[in-house]
Order: sequence, then structure tokens, then C-alpha cells
Amino acid sequence: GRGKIVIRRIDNSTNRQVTFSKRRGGLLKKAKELSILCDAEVGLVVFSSTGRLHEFSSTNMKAVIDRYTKAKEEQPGVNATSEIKLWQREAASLRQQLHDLQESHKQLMGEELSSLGVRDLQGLENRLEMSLRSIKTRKDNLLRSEIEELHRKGSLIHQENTELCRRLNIMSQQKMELSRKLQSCESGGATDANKSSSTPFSFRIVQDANIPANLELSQAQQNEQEHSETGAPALGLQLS
Amino acid sequence: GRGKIVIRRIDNSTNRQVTFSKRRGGLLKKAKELSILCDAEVGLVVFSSTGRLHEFSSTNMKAVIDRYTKAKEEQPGVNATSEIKLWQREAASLRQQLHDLQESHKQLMGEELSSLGVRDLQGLENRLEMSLRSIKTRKDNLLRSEIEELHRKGSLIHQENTELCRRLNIMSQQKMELSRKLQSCESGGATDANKSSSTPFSFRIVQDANIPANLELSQAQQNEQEHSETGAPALGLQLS
DNA sequence: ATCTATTCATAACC
DNA sequence: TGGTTATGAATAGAT
Repeated sequence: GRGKIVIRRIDNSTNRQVTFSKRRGGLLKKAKELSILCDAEVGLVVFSSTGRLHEFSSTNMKAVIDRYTKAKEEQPGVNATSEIKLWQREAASLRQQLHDLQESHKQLMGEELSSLGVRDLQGLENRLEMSLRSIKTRKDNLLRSEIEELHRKGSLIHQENTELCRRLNIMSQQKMELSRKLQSCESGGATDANKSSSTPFSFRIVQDANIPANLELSQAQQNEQEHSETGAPALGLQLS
Repeated sequence: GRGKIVIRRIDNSTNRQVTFSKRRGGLLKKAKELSILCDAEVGLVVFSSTGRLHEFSSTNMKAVIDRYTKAKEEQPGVNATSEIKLWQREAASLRQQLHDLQESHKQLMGEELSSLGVRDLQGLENRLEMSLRSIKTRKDNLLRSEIEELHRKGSLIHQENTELCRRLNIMSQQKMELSRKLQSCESGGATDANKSSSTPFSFRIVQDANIPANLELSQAQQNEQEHSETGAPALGLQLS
């Protein structure tokens, strides 16, 4: 800190309280780090001078204390009920299974291989390769069905586009005929305005009609949406 | 230190042990400082991964533990029940961890993939491929060193063979000379019998001499003995 | 165990 | 109690 201090009870009570809070946090953190980094079982209990309890234990404080007393005395504590012992055995068994599985897991992840012989390594390798094949197959299937789905949707939209274009042409022709009739009936009119407005109007129809078609692309697409951010209308164009 | 580290179990066992020693010292020191500076009651218990116990307590560990248990249990009468519940919770937590790990394990083995999306599958695939690389590297190293070892042994045996052949030739010549002398000294004798017995006798020497040389092929070979069932003498011949 | 370059914890101050 | 900063401590990596 800003200055060196001697390790001696801090006289100022406020200062002592502040230091307690900060150092307590640091101590708990370091205890946790030690337990994680070095795979150690750690139990830490701190009572503040005001009597408040703070604690850390890497697994379970009761377990740590039991292990401690067991390590200290040959006599663990004869007062333990049989049911407690039952659950302790259960926990120990589960811990053992967990430990074994963790070891196996690490080996599957290619860590801590030094205890294995060539035969074990070959077995591991074979299993991983089988596993990889399953996973790749599954992934390929998912991707393939997503692509199929997209193709289907794209094709539908394309059909819709075609149909809309057809109708558009028909309407355009009908409109032109109407315009011609109007021109021949009346002597003068807003002919130019009518003709020029037809093009933007038709575009609006096409775009509105596309929106409902790409509303619900199924689950398969939702996982990997970034692959198709250009959207359905673009796909429709790619197909034509 | 010289570099930042992530708080995660240290894989290298030596490194882990060294770090444990250093950090344990630091932790005990900080616990002591906190208890002195802030007038707190502190109890710290650390079991190394090898099971060795280290502790600090500002007053007396028994007192700290008693105060802790007293602070934890509001009613000492319900003691047994609450302890049972504690262990039940512990067991449940372990069971949960075990279950999660088993699930993850199955996925690593390429089973039960249906709940995973393409992204998860890709991650799994990448991890498995990294793992496979580690394993293959380790296996290759083992095989390579086994081959080197066999070459070394084979070469030794071949040298021994050569030496034995040399001695055999010498002895054979000496014997022939002796036979000649014997023939010239005596008028008649078992000349044919002496000459014909020399060849099988020499073979016997070569084979006996080979046996001790291939008695102890080291550990590396014992895992994969079927790869070299032809044995050391054959290798010696292959080298010549 | 010893040595440093660094990161980290924290004392003093707000 | 929570944030900032200058400083001393702790320690990671190397020897």
C-alpha cells in the first residue's frame, strides 16, 4: 500500500475494521486460488473482532473439519450416528466415482496421458475417432437439412416471385389499355403522371408479398442464422 | 510473477507442487497477519493433494472449530438431523456433478448428441481433434522409443554374434591344428569323430550366448509384445 | 533454494 | 461501503 506497516494490532478501530474487510477478501481469494491451482482441500474460518463469521472451504467445511480431526487424532469421533456414517460413505463413494470419471474425462481430452501405455492410448484413440465420426455425421445431417430447408423456402419464394411478376405484367397491360381508352375518350389529361407512377407501385407489391413468405424459417436455421443474413429475397434471386 | 496465470488446476505435477509450497506459505502468513492486525480469530486448514496437512490457528484449532460449529448450529439439539441433512445435500450435489459429467462424457463418446446444435457439435469436434492429436503424439513417442530400444538391443546382440563368430573361427582353427598334430603324433585315431563334432558344438555356443542378452527387454516392450514375437535373435539376423 | 520481472494486494485517501 | 492510486508483497518462471 501507500506505506509499509508493521504487523501489530491496529489501534484505530475504524482503520482496523476497513483493513479487516479488505484483507479478509484477499485471504479468502488466495485460499480459493490455492485450492484450485494446487488441487488442495482448504478450510478457512475467520471471526472478526466483532464476532461475525466468515468462511471458505474448497469442498465442504464439515468434511474438512472431519478430515482434520481424523488426521489429528486416531479417534475421529465416536459420537457419529450410523445414519451420518451412511451418508458419509455415500458421499465418499460418489466422490470416488466423480474422481474416476474426471480422470477418464481428462484422458479423453488428451490430458494426463503419462500413465497410459501404447495399448491404452490406441484404445483411447479408436474411441475418440468413432466418437468424432458420430459427431461429424450428426453435424453434417443438421447442416444438410438446414440447407435443404433453405433451398425449399428459396424455391417457394422464387415461385411466388414468378407468379407476382406474371400478375404484375397482366395488371400493367390492363392499366395501359385503360390509359389508352381514357386518352381516346377525353381530349386532354394527366397521361404522363399515370404512366410514370406505374413502376414504383409495382415494386411495392413485390416487396410486400415477400415478407410473409420468410417469416417462419424453422428451428434448424435459428442456430446458425449468421450463415444466411442476406435473407430470403436474395436467395430467391440466386435461384433464378 | 513473471507472467499472468489463469486460476485453474495446474497440470504439471512438479509445477503444481512448487506453487503449492509457495502459495501455502503466503496464505499462512496472510492468515496470521489478519489475525494480528485485526484482532480476529482465524483457523486455516490445508490438505495438499498428496494428503499432507498444514494448518494455522490464531489461538487453538479446537477452539476455532468449536466456535465455528457453535456459530453454525443455532440449536445444538437438532445437531444430528442437521448433520444428516448436510450430508444428504453433499450427496445430492455430488450426484448432480456426477450426472453432468456423465452426460458430458457420453457426448464426448459421440452418444446422445440429439440435444446439441451445430455450434456445440463443432466445439465438441474441435476439442476431440485436439485431444486426438495429443494422444497420437504421445503414442508415437512411445512407439518410437520402443523401436529405438529394440534397435539398440538388436545391434548389441549383433555385435555379440560377430564377436562369438570370430572366437568360434579361432577355436575352430585351433582345434583343427590340434587335430592335425594329434594325427601326425599318433599313427591311427578317431579323427573323423573329432572333426564332425565341431560344427554342432559351435552352434550350441552361439545360441547359449544369445539367451542372456535378450532376457530383459525393458518395460516399453511389455505392453505390445506381439509386435516382436520373432524375438531378439531374428532381429540380430535382420541387421546383418 | 535463489533470483527477478511482473502481477497483485492493499494502505492511505476520497 | 465502494472506488482510486502509489507502493510494497507475492509469486511465476527460470536457474
